Amino acid sequence: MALAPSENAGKRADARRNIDAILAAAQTCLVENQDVTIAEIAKKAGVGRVTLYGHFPTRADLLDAVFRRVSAEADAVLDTIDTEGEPTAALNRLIAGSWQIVNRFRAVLAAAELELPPERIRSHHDRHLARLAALIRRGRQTGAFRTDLPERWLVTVAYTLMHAAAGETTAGNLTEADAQHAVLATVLAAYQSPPDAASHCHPA
Amino acid sequence: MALAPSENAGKRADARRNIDAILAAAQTCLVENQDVTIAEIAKKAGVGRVTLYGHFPTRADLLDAVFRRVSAEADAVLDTIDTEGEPTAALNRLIAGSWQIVNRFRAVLAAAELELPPERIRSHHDRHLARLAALIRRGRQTGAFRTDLPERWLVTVAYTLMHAAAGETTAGNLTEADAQHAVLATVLAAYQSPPDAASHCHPA
DNA sequence: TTTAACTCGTACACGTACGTTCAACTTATG
DNA sequence: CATAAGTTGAACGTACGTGTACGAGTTAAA
Repeated sequence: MALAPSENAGKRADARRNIDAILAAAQTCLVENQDVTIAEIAKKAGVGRVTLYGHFPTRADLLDAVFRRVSAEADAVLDTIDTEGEPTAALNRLIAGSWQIVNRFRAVLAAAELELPPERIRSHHDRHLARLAALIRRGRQTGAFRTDLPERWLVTVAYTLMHAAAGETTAGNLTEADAQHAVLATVLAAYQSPPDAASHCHPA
Repeated sequence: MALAPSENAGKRADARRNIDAILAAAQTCLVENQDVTIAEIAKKAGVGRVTLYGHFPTRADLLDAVFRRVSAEADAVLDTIDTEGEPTAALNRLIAGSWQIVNRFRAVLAAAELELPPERIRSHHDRHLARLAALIRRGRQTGAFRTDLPERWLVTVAYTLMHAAAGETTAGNLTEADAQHAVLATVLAAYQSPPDAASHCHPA
């Protein structure tokens, strides 16, 4: 009940347009600065401050709406990814896709994490990460991934490295392509079963 | 010139005591909440707000002092670590020591990164990370570490994973011991040269 | 003990962001 | 076109954090 499209049901056309503009503006503003002013967002949206308050009574309401928007967009992308087949290959696909999302929206998520109730974040967050967790479980059963570390930690590793890579690209230290490659290579390596320190591959 | 101990030179004894209390209070407060009020810090330090302003004219001044304090403490610990010998073992020691520091001070660093001029952070930060960078370079030459990713990225990986582990412990998801082990195991794995995908270890 | 350094609370000035109210104007929609 | 929905800027009140000023009280130190 209360689906996303039904929210702007009775609204007039220009109102819907403004709401979209506001959400888009908020999203880009948050990327640049986590604590943008409502005034700045309204300005960027080409809309009066009062108008914005008309649609989003409070700052939290606006952030929540932005968050839902991003989360939905993320879901749409992730739903297209095939997580079946050989675990390592599937991991490659999933990480590559996830990184695209993180790279675009990490600032928004960071802002949301500061000003939204934690459980609000958790639910969405966990829903996305569940895909990865499931893949990890499967990969561990087939022996493709290491089993000597907590599943949750492995999820954190992937999540964290994606954020770090996104940070490096926005800082200009890595191109997007290089960053994606770095994440993939690193996560893959981190997920491998460690050599027993006894069973080395004749290190000649 | 202008060494740390010489800063409180001419001060009276009680003044020095208060300054210490303020810095300590600020440090613990910042750990709990990145944007603590000056008033709260003063209260925690058992000192009047005005007194605090007497020693640290502005918020930035206080943060800077806290930052210098933490940085010095970090240096003291890191200086005791032996980064010579076999690279993998040295990496183990360096990461273990660094993680202790990050685990204790990450909130302070996060706060500093928000309110202090970037170059102020960079210099200290880079000075600490330089130890790791040097070790990475050496390990790559001896063939212990992978060479297919930028050196800077490898530094970021270690740094990021330490922060993540610290977060997991404060969130109660990992014990300190487990977290340290997880970081070590993950970074080690991430630094290994990747198998050529052709030269597998008879995967029987 | 004398004095200068230090501390304290109160009160104030200042800036900034939030959220509200209002009255006038514009626009979609029937 | 008529009207209800939407928009707008300006002004207002509130809350909060920073930093300053002041006068009285304490305390370290010579």
